[in-house]
Amino acid sequence: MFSDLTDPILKSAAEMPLVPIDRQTSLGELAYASLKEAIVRGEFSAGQKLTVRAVAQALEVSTTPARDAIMRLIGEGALVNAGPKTVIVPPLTKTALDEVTAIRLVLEALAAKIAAANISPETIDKLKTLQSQINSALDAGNYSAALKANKAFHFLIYQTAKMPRLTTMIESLWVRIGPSLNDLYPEFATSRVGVSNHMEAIAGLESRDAARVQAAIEKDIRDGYRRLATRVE
Amino acid sequence: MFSDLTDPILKSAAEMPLVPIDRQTSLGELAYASLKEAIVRGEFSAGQKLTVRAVAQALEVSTTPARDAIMRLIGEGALVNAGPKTVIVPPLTKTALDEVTAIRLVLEALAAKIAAANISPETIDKLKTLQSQINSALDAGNYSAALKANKAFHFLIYQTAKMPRLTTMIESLWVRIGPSLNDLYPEFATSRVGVSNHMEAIAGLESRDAARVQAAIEKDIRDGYRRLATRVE
DNA sequence: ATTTGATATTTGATGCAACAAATTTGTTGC
DNA sequence: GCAACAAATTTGTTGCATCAAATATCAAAT
Repeated sequence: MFSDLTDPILKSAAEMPLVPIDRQTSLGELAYASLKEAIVRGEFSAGQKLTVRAVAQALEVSTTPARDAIMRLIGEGALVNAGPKTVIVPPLTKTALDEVTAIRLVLEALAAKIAAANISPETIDKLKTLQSQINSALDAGNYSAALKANKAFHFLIYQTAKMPRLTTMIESLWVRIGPSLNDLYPEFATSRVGVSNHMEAIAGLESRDAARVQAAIEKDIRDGYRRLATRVE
Repeated sequence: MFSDLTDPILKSAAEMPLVPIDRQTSLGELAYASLKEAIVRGEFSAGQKLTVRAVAQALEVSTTPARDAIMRLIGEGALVNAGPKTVIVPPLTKTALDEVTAIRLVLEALAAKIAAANISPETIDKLKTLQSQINSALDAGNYSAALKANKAFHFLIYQTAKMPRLTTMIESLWVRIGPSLNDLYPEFATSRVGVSNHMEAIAGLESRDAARVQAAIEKDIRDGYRRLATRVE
């Protein structure tokens, strides 16, 4: 015991089984997260103007972090510049919905396909838990909880693909439709069209059938599209 | 003559034959464009640290526009945060290249497919002009000109799809591999592997054969991938 | 009453100073 | 030499004042 105290426990810090903590707790980061959340929740009506000073005042920070957050959201398409000095939350036009859906189809299909090869039993358990959460949220009429669990369900699959850049890109697409999803209640709650697609996706993952998972996700996207399309234009 | 002076020349401004000018000439915008250009040209070695003040000084602006530019480029993945106070231009690892290529394949294939349905004879002429520019640039050994014309060729096709959000996403992927492309000279110049793919794409567009265009673009991406893959790791 | 023009207000952009955190450099002790 | 500690410097963040441009308000004229 203690036979060789000069021998270091670890040869370098890189060998420590720890993941670096990300200190992304700047006010700009918080403002970004907070504003994005509000947009996805549909707190702003489409076309509503956002000013730097108004956002700064609402978040109780100075103009700089507020401006950071707005510019960042413009960069990923969650907000748009509609004039020289006016940024608005973009209304979801039919054209935009068509384009976003076409991109979602290829991107989320890719993620789903690769996820099927990387799936673990633990992740499948979590997916089943999330699906039951969706069901009970719908039963309880808690629509926003159902939306949240639905998003968690999809992104748990996508994250399984271990393609972080892909996941980020998909996220930016969801932000653009997020606001409009809130208008779908209660139609979405009663129809429960997503449930069977999710069950099919889980079944495909369990049998590691990439094509089956991909088809289930694609159908889920198309079903959602049809509902959204009736609400725009 | 002058029979009815009370009649207005134009009923509304909307009837005037003018297109609105876009005033996107803020310093932040210019700094962003300039910095992105420099990154794609490979001016910075992979892993090189970028500081707000250094960029500000180089561009002869204050910290604010420089910070705007850096944050924006971080947002689209052209720069990455590698530590609490260090942003670097990310080295292209094999993993990153694999992921970006997989995404490019589905996204650019989608754009190419839709472009085939929207193509006009004028655009095909422009594509042929660009291809001849690529050839003569390669003949002259002007590699950076060849790269620039190659990019123009691809994006002229993608823009034909009339999906602006898709084009932006593809652009952000090109920025990530751009720096490494410069290391490929002169191998790329001598092999001229891209030429046949481009001719095939043009032929497919002329006959409006979406599958053929898509296949040509996919092959072009895969060929480029093989060359890049030998240089990373 | 509607339009035109001037005035006032709002707003994004920009620069800069102050601060805190992180890094680098220097120094001391062994 | 080298490890440990401390001082100095670098650096991102934040707030704010200022400016010019855009928008809104209002009055006068037709």
